[in-house]
Amino acid sequence: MHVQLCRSVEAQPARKVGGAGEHVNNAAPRLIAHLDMDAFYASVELLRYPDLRGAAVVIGGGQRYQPLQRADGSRAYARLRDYTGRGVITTSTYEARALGVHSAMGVMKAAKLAPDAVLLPVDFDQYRRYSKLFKTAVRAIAPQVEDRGIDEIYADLSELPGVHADAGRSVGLALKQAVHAATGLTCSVGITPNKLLSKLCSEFDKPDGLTLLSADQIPARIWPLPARRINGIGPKATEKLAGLGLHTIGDLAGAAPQFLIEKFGKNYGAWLHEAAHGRDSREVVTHSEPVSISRETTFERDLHAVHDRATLGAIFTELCTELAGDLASKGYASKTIGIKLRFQDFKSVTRDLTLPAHTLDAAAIRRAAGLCLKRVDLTRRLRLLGVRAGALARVQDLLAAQATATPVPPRARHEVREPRSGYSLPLFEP
DNA sequence: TCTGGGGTCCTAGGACCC
DNA sequence: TCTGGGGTCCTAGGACCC
Repeated sequence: MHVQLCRSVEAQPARKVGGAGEHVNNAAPRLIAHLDMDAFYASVELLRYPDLRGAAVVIGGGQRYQPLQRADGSRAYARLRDYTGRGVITTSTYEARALGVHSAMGVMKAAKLAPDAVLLPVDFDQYRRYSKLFKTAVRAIAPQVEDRGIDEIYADLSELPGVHADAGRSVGLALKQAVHAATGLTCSVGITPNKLLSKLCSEFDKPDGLTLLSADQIPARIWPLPARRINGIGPKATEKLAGLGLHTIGDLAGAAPQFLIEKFGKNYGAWLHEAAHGRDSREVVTHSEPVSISRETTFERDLHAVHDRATLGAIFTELCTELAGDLASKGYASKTIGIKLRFQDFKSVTRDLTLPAHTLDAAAIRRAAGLCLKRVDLTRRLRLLGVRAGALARVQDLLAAQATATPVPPRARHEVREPRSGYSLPLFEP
């Protein structure tokens, strides 16, 4: 097995205080909040379908199965047993979870456990709206916010006035109140000296929880937990740890660092040791640029490159068109186009190709992706096709560089290696 | 009737440059 | 001609997360 996940294990950095790059080693520990919305998608749906409150409800399975509005004002909902297809569950209410139905489970499998549970289609536009609402509410109180997806964030509370007086409790309560006022939804919050511990603690008292924890409580409250609960220890690492007799975070904390490094590699092994002791010096990152943008789709039935050539080709082109649209709407151009294929047996392969210049043109993306596809053996049936744009640059920056004739040094090697059929590059010729 | 879609980060080997 | 180390880029795969 191969587990190599790097985590920063550097010494605690000096904390930035004030502006002008002034660094001060503060005696007071940081106070970091992790805020996690409770059953987010399901809770958003309950706001518009309040008659479902208290019922086992799952969200997932694509766009079919919209609720039917009857003339008398009542609604008819699809049940899990009505579903056919390859969808998975994205969220379920706590009532559905009690029946064993969880995120990432196939809807068909969930239907066996809870055939009468209500099935609602996903509505990402709506979830994004509520996501903005709760994040705006949090930023009004604690401006140093790191986005961690649609339903959770970290916030650095360290510099907020008075926050250290009660270890963050009053700020935590204020955050929860503000989120509820803005959205009508509850969230769970963990407040501790770092992101790792806060992420663990936000789970402690779900839903609608608030958990504070200081470093001296780690042995009593963190060490009894399964190692799997640490963000960054997934199924593979959990299995390998279990094989070594390490099950809880405490087991991991008791293992010699040298032993973990031997078994898991230098980076991941050292990180496991640090994490088990509740040490984490990662900063709250308030701004980041995307690394890649992609589109992928799983077919309703597995397709064959020859037999279903026309269907596959149309889907391929559509994915490229959608990807080009995403790049344009977000203002990025890509220099590395890649594809992803998943076969009948669920094994995946990727291929990618670096272009001589950035592009966001659908036809250029389609051509590059087509060249990637030629490098794959297509005898097995496919269940998924995806297209990815990496090596992103902001269109604005590229245009500015072009206008000022900033030398964008093209490395000679690329030119030597560029014999193949010409990509037309509508934009950003170097 | 297994297993979505959109991401990040890490590793590792080979090419190529200095 | 041989030896070689460091650094970066490109590509492929995989673990993990929301």
